[in-house]
Amino acid sequence: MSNVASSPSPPPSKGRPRGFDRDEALTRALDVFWRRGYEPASVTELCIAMGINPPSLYAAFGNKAKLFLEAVDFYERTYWSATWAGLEKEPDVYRAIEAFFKAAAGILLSPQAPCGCLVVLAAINVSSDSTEVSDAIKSLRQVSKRLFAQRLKQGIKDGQLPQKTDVKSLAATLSTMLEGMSIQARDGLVHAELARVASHAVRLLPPRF
Amino acid sequence: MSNVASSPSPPPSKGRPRGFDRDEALTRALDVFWRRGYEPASVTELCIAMGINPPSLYAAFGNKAKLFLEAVDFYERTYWSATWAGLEKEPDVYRAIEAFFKAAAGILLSPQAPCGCLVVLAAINVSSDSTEVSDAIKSLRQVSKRLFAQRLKQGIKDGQLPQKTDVKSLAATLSTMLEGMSIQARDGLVHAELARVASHAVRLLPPRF
DNA sequence: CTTAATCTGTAGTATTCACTACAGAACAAC
DNA sequence: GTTGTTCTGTAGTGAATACTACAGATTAAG
Repeated sequence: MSNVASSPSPPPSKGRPRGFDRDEALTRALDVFWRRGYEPASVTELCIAMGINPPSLYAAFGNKAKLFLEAVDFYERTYWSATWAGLEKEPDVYRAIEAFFKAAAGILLSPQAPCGCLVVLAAINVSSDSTEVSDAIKSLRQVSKRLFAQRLKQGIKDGQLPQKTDVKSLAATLSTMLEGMSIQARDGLVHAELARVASHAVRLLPPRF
Repeated sequence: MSNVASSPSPPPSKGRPRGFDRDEALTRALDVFWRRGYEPASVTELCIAMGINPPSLYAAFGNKAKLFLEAVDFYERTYWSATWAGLEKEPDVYRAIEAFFKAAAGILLSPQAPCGCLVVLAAINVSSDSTEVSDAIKSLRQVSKRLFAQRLKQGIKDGQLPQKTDVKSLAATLSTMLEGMSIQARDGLVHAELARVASHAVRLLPPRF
């Protein structure tokens, strides 16, 4: 589900042109999914937020699941990709992790929707006929773990972390912190509090040596 | 919602006696809620698991929400209360935290339902007419934070942690780890992996001094 | 213009949801 | 036995769900 056109796309269409901005509608949908979660966000509510009627939604996005997955893709690109890129750019692994978690606290309490991470929370507890969606989102969560692991390996290569560092479990631990922060965000922590929590994450790394 | 009779209760009833064991039915319901979450667990599915019909469920437990809250109460008493008590019993704060998280890994991957914590996950993403339930569960999550804070304060009093320890944010951080572990559990980590993650939690404490 | 193609609004579809009306069954008290 | 009370199974309630049939509207192409 990475085949996202992400139009400025002037589609050289033949029939009646679409009466709404597809991207703007997508961001409206994202807002609803973000605050409510995948299943509690009803198509009716989505349509109202998007300013369209069901047939337009289905014509443009296929169905609710595809709309959601596209919203998730949009979300990741808009909110997270720069932050993940920063993790690789900063040469010192300790500062990289520190900065990443600080930025994460900001995203999770983004004024747009201060409700934690869409990927972590929105597809938890879905009914059995939405397993496709929850599986897709689960695999996105695995990506974070891989990215952490990759950065830690680089830290070892750079001589900043001990050779014997257990990369796999440490990466899983950092993911655990990141995902836990989503629940804290949803439970109403204010930014200063969540930022202080985030500042503890770097202590999970082996002490500087 | 702590008014739980927790019967061996021989009710000195007048009319037709109940045809099923209330506590056993409750544990069956717990299983369903634990695996599926509050809203995806349909009353139909609950009834099948409990071996009863809807009128019996409603007569015995009131409604779905009350059944869930009672199941949560039962869950906490059965799976967590001893572990939280252990946190206070162990005199060394480092060992206490270490043992707590190790035990937590076991509970979150309990063979009964290796799906993370009911309190953390089951009432995430509920529709707007179940806010009562999700608010009740949210307040249960706050209890963990308070218990961690209490234990850390004791550690300061015992001279094991620095006076200047930021108890509030450190307790929030430990909660964050604990809650994140639920998502890891649901994402399929095996026990050895989750236990290794858990073993990192103690590093969040200030280094021994 | 006509024709073909696409989109839009109205008004539905069938299905599932939590929950319950009702009548009969099973008990205690009398 | 009768009466009163509580539970149980059948069979349903109205409401909400995701999704769509269809006809009219709006465009490009010929």
